[in-house]
Amino acid sequence: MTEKQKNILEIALQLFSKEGFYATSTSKIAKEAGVSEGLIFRHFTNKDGLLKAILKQGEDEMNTLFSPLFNYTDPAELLTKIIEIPFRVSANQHNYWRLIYTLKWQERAYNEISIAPIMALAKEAFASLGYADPEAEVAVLEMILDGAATVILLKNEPFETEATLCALKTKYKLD
Amino acid sequence: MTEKQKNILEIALQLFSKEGFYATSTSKIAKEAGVSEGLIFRHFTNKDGLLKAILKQGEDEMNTLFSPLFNYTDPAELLTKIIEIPFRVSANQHNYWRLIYTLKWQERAYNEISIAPIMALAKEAFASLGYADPEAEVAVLEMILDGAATVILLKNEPFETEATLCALKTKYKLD
Amino acid sequence: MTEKQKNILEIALQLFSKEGFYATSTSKIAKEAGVSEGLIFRHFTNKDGLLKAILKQGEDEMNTLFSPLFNYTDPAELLTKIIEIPFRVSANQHNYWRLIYTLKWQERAYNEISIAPIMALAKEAFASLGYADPEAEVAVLEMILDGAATVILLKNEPFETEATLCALKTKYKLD
Amino acid sequence: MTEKQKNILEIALQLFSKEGFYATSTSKIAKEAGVSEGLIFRHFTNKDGLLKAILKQGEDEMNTLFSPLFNYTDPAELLTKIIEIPFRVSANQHNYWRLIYTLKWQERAYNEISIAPIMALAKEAFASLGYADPEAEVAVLEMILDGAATVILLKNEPFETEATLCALKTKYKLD
DNA sequence: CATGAATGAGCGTTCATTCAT
DNA sequence: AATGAATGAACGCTCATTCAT
Repeated sequence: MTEKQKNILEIALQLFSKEGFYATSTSKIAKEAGVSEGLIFRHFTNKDGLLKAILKQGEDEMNTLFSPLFNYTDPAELLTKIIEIPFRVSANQHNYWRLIYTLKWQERAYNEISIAPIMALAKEAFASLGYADPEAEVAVLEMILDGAATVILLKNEPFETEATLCALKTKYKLD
Repeated sequence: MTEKQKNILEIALQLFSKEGFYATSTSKIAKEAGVSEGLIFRHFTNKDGLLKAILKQGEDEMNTLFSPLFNYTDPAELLTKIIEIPFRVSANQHNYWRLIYTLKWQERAYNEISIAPIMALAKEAFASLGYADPEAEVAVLEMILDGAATVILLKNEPFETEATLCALKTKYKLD
Repeated sequence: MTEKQKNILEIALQLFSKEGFYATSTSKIAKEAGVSEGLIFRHFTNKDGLLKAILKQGEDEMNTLFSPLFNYTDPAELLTKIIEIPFRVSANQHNYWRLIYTLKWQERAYNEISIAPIMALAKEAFASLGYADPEAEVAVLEMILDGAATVILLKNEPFETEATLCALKTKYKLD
Repeated sequence: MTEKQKNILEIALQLFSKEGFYATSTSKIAKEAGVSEGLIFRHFTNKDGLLKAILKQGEDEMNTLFSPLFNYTDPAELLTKIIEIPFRVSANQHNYWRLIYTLKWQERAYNEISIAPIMALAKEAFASLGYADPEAEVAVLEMILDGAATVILLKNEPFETEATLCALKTKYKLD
């Protein structure tokens, strides 16, 4: 991957996540990335190919980020780590997450990074902690993760991460 | 507002929320609404004006929907009602909500319906219920509302509304 | 059909026949026809639609031109008229014919104006005039028609129509 | 001329004649010829230069093919040979001929292989055979050659070469 | 109020061509 | 001699917008 290719990918992620896939023209990407428009198509075939390349890259990063979750044996610790996910996403992955959610809301078909295996883990954890309806708990947990992502990624003002996280953990008796 | 104007608004909301603002052409709106393309511009100036009119209409509906919340005196009852909001949104308002969230993620400038007054109520309620950090509780509540909206509006499979809501209320000792 | 539509059709026929379908850009057609490029697509859907409209128009003209051939009873007279076809095509139909041949050589799929029924007539005429192999005669006749069209439509210098036609008729003892 | 140069020329002729000059991209030629795109431009300057090289090559082949015609002394024999030209063109020269005719119809400027000297021979032959208007006979002959080329190069169905040729020769009393 | 012909800027994409290596 | 990354102009086409009627 040449320097210019990386540049295109980075700028495109930035723009797609900020202004949306449709609202971002390939000409704008090219201009901001300092390359000719043709180069985008030479490297990524078409605009959709560019999107796919971006998603692939982000997915890979996510997978390495999530893989440690499969090693926890203590259910409380596991749940803590899961709840912390959106709060601990590093700033330079925010663009990728924003893009994912933008696409989700635009109902564009894309391979959603599967959070399902992690939710399966969570369900077991809820069960072993004696929750009455682990299925419903998983639904609530997914909501909280989506909601946290929404608030964290869209909030303009700085955000009281730790206090919020603390209030959240209390609800699961994890503090 | 003439019949045709109402028709345009309804069809446009439908299309914007289903296919996205950018992906919906004014010509398609005109065709499906059974009016000439020019009429859209006579009534709403431009495509953005059409969007604004839709948002205004939806905001008004939301305000009438939310106004009863200001009458509750029992804090637990109030919180219950707030939490129930996204779960009780009627199906014919889903399009409006979907549109709002899509625009939100695209960081399009628009007058967001202000949920702030309701959150102010919630803060008082948390305080009077003896929560340690009402500010943080409000942040968590907003997350839950956003998360619930996300899951409810985007879920493809049918959704266990009551079980989820029940699990949620338990966390606030509201059942 | 508005004035502008006719104009587009006429200019496009001119350019397609002179420079070829591929080599003629829609922007050039628009410029020379004095209309906006968008108008071409509004009226004819796409570049292929424009071509089809042109071919349809020409085909209709050809059909009215050819229909009298079906009324001749004298075989010699019929053959004379058939041979004369390319020599008598009026100058303002030359563009259409040139286009047809250009497309033929580019192997673009299009509904070729069917000369088959006329060749069927010719075959009978050859038979009734006692030709040994009417099938082969029809093949030769088609060649001559194609060849005449080629020479007439592509020759730059003025062309001795009558003398050539006379020499041709002699070969069929039609003078 | 290196192996790669020859390869480029051969592939380009194939593609130009099959899909047309405009519809054939230099990148496709490069890919199918197994060379880099840059090499085409190093050797032939530009796409037109490539076309010119192809035409030059074909012209040379044609000249060596036609040169024996200048040795016939018997006018009837000469005419026979001329008429037979398009019928006897070997299949591996069809691509070149098809290309020539396609370009002709697109009125692209190129050095047409001059058939004039051969027609001059034919004129003398017609004169010495006592034809009334040798000039007109030459015109008819050119038509027949063009027509034969058209039919032979464009016909999809198999073609009754010998029967057609026989019917043709009869018209000139050459059988 | 309403139409629909017309516009023109911008889109995603292709492709002949250049040039550093 | 040969490569392949890179360019930029042009292409077919879409669409928000204007305007005469």
